[in-house]
Formats: sequence, structure tokens, C-alpha cells
Amino acid sequence: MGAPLPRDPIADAQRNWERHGWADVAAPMAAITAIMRTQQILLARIETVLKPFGLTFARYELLALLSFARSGALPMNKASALLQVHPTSVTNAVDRLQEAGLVLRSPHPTDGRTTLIELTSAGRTLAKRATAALNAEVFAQSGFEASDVEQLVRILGDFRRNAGDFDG
Amino acid sequence: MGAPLPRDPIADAQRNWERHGWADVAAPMAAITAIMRTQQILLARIETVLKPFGLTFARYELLALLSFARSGALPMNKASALLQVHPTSVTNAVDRLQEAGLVLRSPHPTDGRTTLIELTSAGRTLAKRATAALNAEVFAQSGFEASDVEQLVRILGDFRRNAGDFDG
DNA sequence: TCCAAACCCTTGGATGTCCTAGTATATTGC
DNA sequence: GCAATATACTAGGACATCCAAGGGTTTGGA
Repeated sequence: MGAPLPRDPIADAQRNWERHGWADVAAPMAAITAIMRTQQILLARIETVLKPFGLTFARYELLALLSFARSGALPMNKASALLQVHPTSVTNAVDRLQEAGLVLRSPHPTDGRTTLIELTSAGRTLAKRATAALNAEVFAQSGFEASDVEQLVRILGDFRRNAGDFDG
Repeated sequence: MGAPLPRDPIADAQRNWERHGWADVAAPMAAITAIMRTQQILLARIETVLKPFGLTFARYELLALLSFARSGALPMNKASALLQVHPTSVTNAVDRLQEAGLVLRSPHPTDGRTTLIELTSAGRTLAKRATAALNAEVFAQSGFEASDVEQLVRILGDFRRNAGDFDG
């Protein structure tokens, strides 16, 4: 997007917070703002890698989730819960993946309310290729030190558990 | 949204990566996925607090940025650079803030290409109140240990510098 | 048995982000 | 001094996310 700034805007914000008498929350503010910005940077990298495959991150996540399901199929509500996104977001993603021939909807054998999402052969192949690309071009060059990766996994894991994402 | 899951889906994904022979990138994958999810949780909290003020996070950020500018005004391209979002996103936010009477556009005194965004009195007041609410309801109860906040600020600061966000 | 409550998915609407392209104004270089 | 290039903002389009509401299916208690 643009050239590097001469100063870190988040560090500046932190100083502004301290200067206005909010020193007690300046650091958490900076940490949270940094998470927002980091997510934006990482998402942009991921989308760049996935674009040649005709995938977005949301669609890739669903495809990857299905590829790890033993049967290659999952109920939509299960996918929504595991991906932790709103059910309508799954509907949206499935619509587009289905148009692309990567997944298909099928009725649940015993529960008439439920729709199963099934990976097609093309979908399984594309998931493999896209995962390989992400591994090589994003995860293998994450830009985090190995020790920092450990820290992040622990800190954010604690946070997510605390936020009610999962029990444990 | 929903009830807590019985297991951490990101830890499961990490195990899946290891099981498929991608152990070398399993940890960074988990860290990056955790950042995505954490951002989602934090954004939802922030939007909940801002909703009563008629603000979204994007609009709040612009309002806050202006409130810290000495003159209470900034060129749009400057705001775009500091908030690190696309210029069209700033146009969008300014449109809505202007409709709400919180900011106004004015021509740059010497550069005819540039538009200045100015805080109105109402905008300055609302920025103060919204910031107080965020400080009390989000940043003061971030859910991160103080020592983890320090770690996050450092780790993500290193990452952002490395990603070209700023010099230093 | 049967109807109300709970659950599942989809549609429609509001927001935000980015990209591409187009218009207007400045700057640069010949 | 003037044309070519660069910069600033905006319009239109593609996507994703969420919420609110609606229609169909199951479940469970009276």
C-alpha cells in the first residue's frame, strides 16, 4: 500500500494515551491495535497466495476443514462452529465453492434440517495444492521468531479459552 | 457464535498439520490462525461498545486520530497512511462521519488536490466519550496478563517493522 | 397425540476492505 | 512555458462479516 512510515503509529498512539492520563490502559490498547494491524497484514499475504487458485481465505478455510474430516463431509452448522463464523458466512462460502465445483450440498441422512457439505474430487485436489502454497509462501516465512511463535500460541490460546472459544 | 467448543479447533488444526508431515510449519500456522481469531473476538467486543455511540471501529479510529492532531484536522492521504488502510476506506468513513455531523471536509489551503478532514465540536465530544467507554470496557479488561501485553507489543512490533509498516 | 419451542439454513440489508479506473491538480523535465 | 508524469480523491464492483427475519424440520412436554 504505501512506503514505511517514519514512526510506528501504534507506539505514537500509546504515547498519546499516556499523555492523556490513560497510562493504565495504554499498553493493552497498543497490544490490541497491533493485533488488528497484524491480522490485516497476514490476511493480505494469504489472499495474495490464494488468488491464483481462485480462493479467498474464507473459502480456503472451509475447504481445508473438510479435507481433514474423515468422510470429507460436514454439516453446515458444524463447520460454522469449528470455523467460528456466523452461519450466514458459511452459506455464502458454500454457495461460491459449489459454483466452482469444489463442494456440493447433500441432505443429512436422518435430520431433515441439516445440510451436509461434501468435498468433490476437484475440491480435495485444490485444497492440497493451496495448502502446499500457504505452507511454503506464508507459514514457512511467517516473520516471527520460533520462540515468539511459541509465545503467541500460548498467549492467544489463553485469551481464546478465556473468551469462551473452547473449554479446557 | 455459540457455546464453547469441547476442544480448541486451532490446536486440532496444528495436530492435523503435524500428522500430515508439515510439522515444520504447524506452529506458525497455529499462531497465525490464532491471530485471525483473536482479532475477530476483539473487534466484536469493540463494536459492541461503540454501537451505542453510533460508531463502528473504522469510524472511531478516524475520529480518534483527528482528536490527537493538534489542529483537529488532517489531509485524507495522511489519515490513510497513519491508519494504514486503503484511501477508499477513508473516503467511505469520512462520508458517513460527515453525514453524522462529526467531521467535515475542507479544501487544503495550498494544494488543490488535497482535502482536509476536520473534527466538528460534536465529533470531538463523541470521540472523548467513545474513548472513555473503550478504555473502561475493552482495554481495561483486555483478558491479557500484563506481562503478556508486553510480549505482544514487542512481538507484533517486531513483526510490523519487519513487514515494512514503519522504519526503526 | 399434538402444538409450542428449539434448531437449521437461507434471504436481504448494512458495513468495511480492497481493486480498478477516472477526474482534477501539482510537479518535473525538456 | 508546456507536455508528461505523479499525486489525491472518488465512483463502481467484488467479497466477507454480521444481524434480523422467515420457512421448514425435530423435539419434547402437556
